[in-house]
Amino acid sequence: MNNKQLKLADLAKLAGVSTSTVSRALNDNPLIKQETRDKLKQLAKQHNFSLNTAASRLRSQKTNVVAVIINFDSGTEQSINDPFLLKVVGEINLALNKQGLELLLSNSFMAGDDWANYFINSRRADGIIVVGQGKDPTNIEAAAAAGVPLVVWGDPKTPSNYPIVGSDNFVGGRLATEHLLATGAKNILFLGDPGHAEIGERYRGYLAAINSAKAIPHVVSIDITSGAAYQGINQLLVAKGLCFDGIMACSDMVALGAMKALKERYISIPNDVALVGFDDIAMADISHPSLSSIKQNTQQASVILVEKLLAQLQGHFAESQVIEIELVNRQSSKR
Amino acid sequence: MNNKQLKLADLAKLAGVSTSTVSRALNDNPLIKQETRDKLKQLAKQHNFSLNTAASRLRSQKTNVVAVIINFDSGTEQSINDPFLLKVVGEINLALNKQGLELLLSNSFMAGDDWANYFINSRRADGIIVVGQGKDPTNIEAAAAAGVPLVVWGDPKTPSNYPIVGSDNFVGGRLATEHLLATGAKNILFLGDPGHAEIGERYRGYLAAINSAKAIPHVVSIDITSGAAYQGINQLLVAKGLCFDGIMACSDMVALGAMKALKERYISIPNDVALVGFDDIAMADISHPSLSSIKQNTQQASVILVEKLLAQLQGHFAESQVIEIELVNRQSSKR
DNA sequence: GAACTTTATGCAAACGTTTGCAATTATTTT
DNA sequence: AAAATAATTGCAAACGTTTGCATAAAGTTC
Repeated sequence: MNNKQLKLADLAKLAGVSTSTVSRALNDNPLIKQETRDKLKQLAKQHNFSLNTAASRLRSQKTNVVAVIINFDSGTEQSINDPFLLKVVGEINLALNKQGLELLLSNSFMAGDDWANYFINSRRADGIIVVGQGKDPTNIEAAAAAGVPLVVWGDPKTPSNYPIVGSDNFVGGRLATEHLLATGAKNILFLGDPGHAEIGERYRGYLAAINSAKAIPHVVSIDITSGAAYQGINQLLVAKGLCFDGIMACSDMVALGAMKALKERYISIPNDVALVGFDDIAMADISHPSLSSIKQNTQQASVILVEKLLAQLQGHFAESQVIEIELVNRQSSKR
Repeated sequence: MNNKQLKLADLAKLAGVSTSTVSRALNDNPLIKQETRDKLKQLAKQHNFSLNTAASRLRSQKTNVVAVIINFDSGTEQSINDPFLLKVVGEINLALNKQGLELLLSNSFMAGDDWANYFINSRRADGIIVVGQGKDPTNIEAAAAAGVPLVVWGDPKTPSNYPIVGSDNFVGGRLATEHLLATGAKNILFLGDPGHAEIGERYRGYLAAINSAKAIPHVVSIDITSGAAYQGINQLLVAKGLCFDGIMACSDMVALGAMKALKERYISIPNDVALVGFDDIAMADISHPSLSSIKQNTQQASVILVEKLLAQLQGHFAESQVIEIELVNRQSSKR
């Protein structure tokens, strides 16, 4: 360990210039001669110097930090373990890093209800990315109303005064259902809770497809977990027997839970029941039969989320944006 | 939005006391009379006050932030999408929050090689939690040598001058293998790369069990991904046919990849091949057949990781610690 | 070569907390 | 009742940057 932590003033003394010059040089300020800049940067590297971000943030009123809030509904069992949400967080992390921003990971437990206060007024972060709309938009709306730079991963069609980036859930739901219909399924279950914004859109897409095929809709409303799906399908089978021949699941985890329940009863997938999920997580490809799914382009979405946040940080306005979505056709719906 | 962001001085003026008193009151300093403390806290809440963390950190030389580094090997495809690692991160987040600490999520891309410098000297964080040892401990050792408060999730038996918390991988490997032997398997494959610290221990546990049963070890060394496992097993089957009747996989994702390859060829699990994974991720329970697995108690581990980091922050020494591990017996190895 | 513009650097004042020490007031001891 | 002690609070100096403004040096124009 170094005897003493170097500060800007020390570096300045070493170089025989003022602290202002060093500060500007390290920030690549064009006021400083290129030659001087290079020299000072090299000196900094050589002496293993690193800026005190606390001081820098205090003075410049900027943190270069973005808070990412994983927004669970309190009523649900969907948790920090949800692979899809975590995948999104991972990709947001990458997208932020590429812009030189850092990621403060948070959740409702830590942040409380007043996000503007907790993150922005306290200078913990410059902006917020919310992953998941949840059922209750109160916190998000309050933060947006307080003028916080904010973007949300969710359903972009939800009317809002803040930008929402997300997949075209309606089209996704319709695509999946049309695909199931095309395989010959007549009685297609929607498996998921339409009360949730994104899932609601998927449900409406499902309804649209069902209606135009003059089929009969049927919803099994469950929590967004594989366990709930497993139980839900099991109970349905016990109560009414095999009364369906297709399932449109609101997520892959839910689909996989349903798949397990079916397989345990030796109901063939896709022959007896065709199945389509949503999200296209890694497991969709690895499950057996592999799971057809609506693929969300989370990587592209993450980049756009960060762009829109950046735009707001620079005082511009940003609109919601729909990300293209596509059906990945695998074994679970092939017949 | 408020007209102006309140600061400590404003609050002090409002209350008719000095800033020192307000500062101490909000930090629950016993120097301040309880009555005054309560009054000031209420006033702060009422006015929606929140401390400027930048200023606070600058002055107090403490951030209350912990950097979490997901430590991938550059050579591997194991990614931010790995559900197990993300689960660990999620639980570390919870454990940190319970101690009032925040989580700065990072990766090698952002942090570079000199972690001490990037995180600690720059006052971005007070300490570091590294998730995953990786194959190359250079960065970790350098940081530890620089005196950085640091804990690692990994293989606790690895000799180190920093605390490593993790499961008893040797016992886990042995348990899994003994279990497979007990089901009657004779030719048990180890599926995974023993060059990786934790997996190496699992491999040695496997070897111990194999040797004491006088069976013959056989390793299929692959990258830690389900895709690699799928390909690896496929290739082996093509090249040599079904030359094994048990697989000890180094992770659940790997096991699930192998499972898919087997199922595609109508090789019965567990009858033809018994299978045990490692990690006990959510999918283990949902796959069909459900996957026997060695369960790592990530929640307990996360709490301990945070405790040990806290201890170091308070200047104490912390040792590596082994977390109990247990076999979860499911269908994939039942016969 | 004087007057002006351009380029490069330095001075010093913030940014908003925390904290050692001093000062004041209340309580106890002699 | 004076002296000593304990309980509260305030003063003012940090913490290490960034940045508006002033200044100095160099280059340009007439």
